[in-house]
Amino acid sequence: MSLLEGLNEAQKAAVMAPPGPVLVLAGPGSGKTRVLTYRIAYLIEELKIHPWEIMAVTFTNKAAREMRQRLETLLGEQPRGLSMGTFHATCVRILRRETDNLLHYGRDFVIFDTADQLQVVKQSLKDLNLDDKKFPANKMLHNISNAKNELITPELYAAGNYISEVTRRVYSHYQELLWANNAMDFDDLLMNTVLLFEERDDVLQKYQSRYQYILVDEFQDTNTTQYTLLRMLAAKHSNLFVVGDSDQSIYKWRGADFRNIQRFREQFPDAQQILLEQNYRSTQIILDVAKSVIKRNPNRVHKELFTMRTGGVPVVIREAYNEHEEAEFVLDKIANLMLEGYSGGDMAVMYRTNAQSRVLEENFLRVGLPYRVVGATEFYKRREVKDIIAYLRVVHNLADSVSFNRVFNVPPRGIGAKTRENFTTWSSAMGWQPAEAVMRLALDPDLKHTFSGRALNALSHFGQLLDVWTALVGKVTVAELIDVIVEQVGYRNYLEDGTTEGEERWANVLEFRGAAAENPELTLAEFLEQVALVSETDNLEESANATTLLTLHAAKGLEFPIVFLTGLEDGLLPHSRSLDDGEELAEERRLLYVGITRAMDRVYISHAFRRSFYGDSSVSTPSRFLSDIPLELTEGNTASIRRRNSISRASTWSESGIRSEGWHQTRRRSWEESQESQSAALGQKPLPVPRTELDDYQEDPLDKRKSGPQYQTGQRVRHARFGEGTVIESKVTGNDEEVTVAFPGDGIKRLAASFANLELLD
DNA sequence: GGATCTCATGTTTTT
DNA sequence: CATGAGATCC
Repeated sequence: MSLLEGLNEAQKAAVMAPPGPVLVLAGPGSGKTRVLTYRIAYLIEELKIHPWEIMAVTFTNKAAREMRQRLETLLGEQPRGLSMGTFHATCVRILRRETDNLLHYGRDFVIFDTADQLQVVKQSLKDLNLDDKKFPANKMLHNISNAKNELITPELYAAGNYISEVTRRVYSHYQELLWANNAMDFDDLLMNTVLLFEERDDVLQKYQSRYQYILVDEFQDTNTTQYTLLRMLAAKHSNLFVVGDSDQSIYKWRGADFRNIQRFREQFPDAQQILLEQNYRSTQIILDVAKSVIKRNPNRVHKELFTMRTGGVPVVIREAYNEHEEAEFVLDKIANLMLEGYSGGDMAVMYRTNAQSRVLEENFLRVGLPYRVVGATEFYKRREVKDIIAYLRVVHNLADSVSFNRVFNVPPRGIGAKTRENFTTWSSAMGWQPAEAVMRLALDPDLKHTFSGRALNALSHFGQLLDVWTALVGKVTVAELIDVIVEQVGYRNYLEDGTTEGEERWANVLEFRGAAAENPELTLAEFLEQVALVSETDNLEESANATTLLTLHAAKGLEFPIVFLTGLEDGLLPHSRSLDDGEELAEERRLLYVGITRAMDRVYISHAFRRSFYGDSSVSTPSRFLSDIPLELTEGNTASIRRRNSISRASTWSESGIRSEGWHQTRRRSWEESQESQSAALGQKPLPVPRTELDDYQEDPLDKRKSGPQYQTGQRVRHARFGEGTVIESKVTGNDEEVTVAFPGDGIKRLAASFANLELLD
């Protein structure tokens, strides 16, 4: 059959697996998306399954869209009625269809994002008279979210101690507030679907019968709720086809549990298991490096990854003095790679935390190379965009008090804290939602209330506006509605304060309006749903010239010819918050594994000797993961050239203390090792990819002083801490120089030149 | 009621 | 350092 051409044996086995549960363990770059799409095509074409009897679930809209596109290419047309989308989108579709069967929700419930959720938690704390210092809202929210991911309702929430008892109460009230707002949070979309299925067997059966075949991508990232959902839906036909790789599970902190793979095996003991071990992406060296890192994780299911791309360029490991020099190194390499024929779009720079992108961006700007940052501050989360969304939400759903409160006095319309408080008391006494109350105030002159003067004016004006807007729904497009709102509240004037920031904010509003104008056929409800469930990351268009900057998390599922992995330091990768927890450490390791395996041709790893955190800079230790990479697979100076430069501008003994000695040792070791690795790599292996400029990084002028003491007796020097002093003695010791300096204020100090950061005063 | 300041906070974030 | 929320001042 032509459909199967070009697939390897394992892929074919997966695509053509007979009905029943199937578990595909797919290594990085092994063509799992391909298998999923071919499988769907196979079901439709060969087994004559109707598209609407198939449900495919992904984790991102992007993955869903990609799969759709590939499917269309395969089948020649878009299969009609196929359910393909993220877990959340799939659940929303079900919930919308079943609103009549939902206990606490009416039609047109809205979806609250994290910021909205936080407001609700705060409200909940306030209503319960709880101190938000003792019970921080974000921690509470985190606990609530975790519970929902575990399918734990407030009633089931274990209240073993005081704090969990409080959490249970906050959770319970939080949930009531959501009901009152006719809103669900992201987790609710999943959990409420499961709850609905649990409560209503007839509803469950309907979907069970309909979805005869269920396929799941990134199965290792499912949480308990998602897993339960899948099991319920698949209970009738048992045609559950899941694809995953526990080595790429990097969302444990979000409730994802790769042990669902094990659970799947136990609960479907007759499941067919297929391993996809051939990697079509990376060179052998890159794959070997990745394997050397991941194999240290305990309790893995071993996969024997292999590739036809034998050999390859050794992975370059480079130490920079600080994050600025690290960025220079990256930019330098990028420029060189471009001379070699790679384009900017072939490259990606990855990091553990978003904050690291800034220094990189600065250097891209300085050098003048194009780049794009994935994620960062999401468009839909920007204040000005959220404001407009809040207006739309209130218009759409008068019960949405969170959005109402957001825009109640934005832009300022003379409603202060006092009025706000009076109003809230009054409206709830009347039993009205705030939006409803403010409209009544505007429309009913006989209404009994206690407002007067300015406050009354402000309130009823807002009420009038809301009345006008709600009347427009359905009559004008969303973009036009936005125009009216923005115009009538004077939003532009409010934003434009003469600063560039104000300009940018206004530009964002226009961009948001543009997004609405793009799909004029969408109703307000549909538009809001799209905005809630689609992130801008999904719309990242490919750019041939711009280099991609992204977190390791955001990199999953992508591939690039060239990958830079930056900030390979203990405390960053692995992140400091994960150092004391074995499971979390294992996840950090997987994160690195994901990063390495994104690369097709070359990997550059960098770490800095000093790095600034929240303003002040401190000494870093190279990532512990680096020592797991076999030397013969690596290359780069890391030592001789950089060492002196790094050390000579570092801190004093007293400042870095014990740390510095440890660092010396690691450095010396890696220097010797890298010498070995260079000769090994150069001498023995013929490399298919031409190697150039592997070590072309510019030496710092300081590095030229390779022998003899830099400091002479009698020289005047300045030290950051001790001030000016006179050199008494200086001698070369090993790789370093020991300088004895007399400081008038602080006495005689013996300093390592490499750490002392001495400034010559001649 | 609104502007200004201070202070706490700060991993990752497919939805 | 950079941001945002809450407190304080005008």
